[in-house]
Amino acid sequence: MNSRFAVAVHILTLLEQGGGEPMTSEYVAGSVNTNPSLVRRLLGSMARAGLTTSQFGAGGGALLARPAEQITLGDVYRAVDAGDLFGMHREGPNPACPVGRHIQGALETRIDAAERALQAELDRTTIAELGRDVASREERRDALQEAC
Amino acid sequence: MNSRFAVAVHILTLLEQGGGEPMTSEYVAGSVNTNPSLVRRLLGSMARAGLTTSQFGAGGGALLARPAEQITLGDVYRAVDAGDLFGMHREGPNPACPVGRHIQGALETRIDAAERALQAELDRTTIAELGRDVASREERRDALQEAC
DNA sequence: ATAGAGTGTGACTATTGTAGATACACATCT
DNA sequence: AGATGTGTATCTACAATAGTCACACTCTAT
Repeated sequence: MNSRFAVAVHILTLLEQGGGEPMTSEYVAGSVNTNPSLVRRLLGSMARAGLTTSQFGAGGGALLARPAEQITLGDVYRAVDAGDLFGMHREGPNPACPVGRHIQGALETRIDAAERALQAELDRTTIAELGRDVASREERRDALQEAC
Repeated sequence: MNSRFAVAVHILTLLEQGGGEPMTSEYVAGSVNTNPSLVRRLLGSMARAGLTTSQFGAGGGALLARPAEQITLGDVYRAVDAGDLFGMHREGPNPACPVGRHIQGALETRIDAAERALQAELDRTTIAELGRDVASREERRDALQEAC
């Protein structure tokens, strides 16, 4: 169970909600509840994938590299998690057995298809939508608190 | 990267290819190239999910609990791996931040949808198909070897 | 120009998840 | 009764992940 995807999405949503201002890794780490170094590492992966950019120096920080409408959860998955879905035999199967010889090749096709299906579903949601979702949950919460 | 899914599918394919004879965990472990204890653990999960049964005692071993045509890769996934797709924040996000408060709820919906898409794709392949695939790869290999 | 702020990255540690190994009570067949 | 094999618990080894610290480097602001 790795949390890179969840944290990466959290970071992007935060950047989106923050307007266009550069956001420091320390500030982001405060919201995610982790340490700035991990945030910077994830931002590094996402920058390489073209999702974010960073400004060096004083007043610097991270920014979305393109509009939140054009960043999907699939993009995030591909940036930080791709290919880790299923592991194969740690030691490799026994090549003396017909099943052992071919099972991995046969499985790979199906796993690839499954991974594509997963990504296609993730591509249906953008960071912008997620931001709206988070914001509307906050509104509902506010309304509820006022009412009580 | 855990290999439970790959190993579990390997086991079932082996059972399918083996005809209807009970197969010992030691024999299976030989093909998978692991130890009998791990095989028995996975068989335990699959038995609880209704995919396999085991016969105790001498001459005993594991069997498919229903025809290989009626066991999908999705069934296997649900039996041994379900829910492990994405981890959430290890320490939980900061509840003092609006994004931190709601990101997990918002994400959960999408992750569930992605997991359903993954399972739906996996459900498109049965152990019987995979067995045929493995067998035909073996035939091609034999033909190639004869030709050379 | 230079001090301060902040990134990117490497190295190390702690924690957790996974697999390998062993042991043993129990069920079943012969 | 004895042999065979399952199911499960426990322990160890190993691998992956996250947390922590450190530091060179870049940029901004003054």
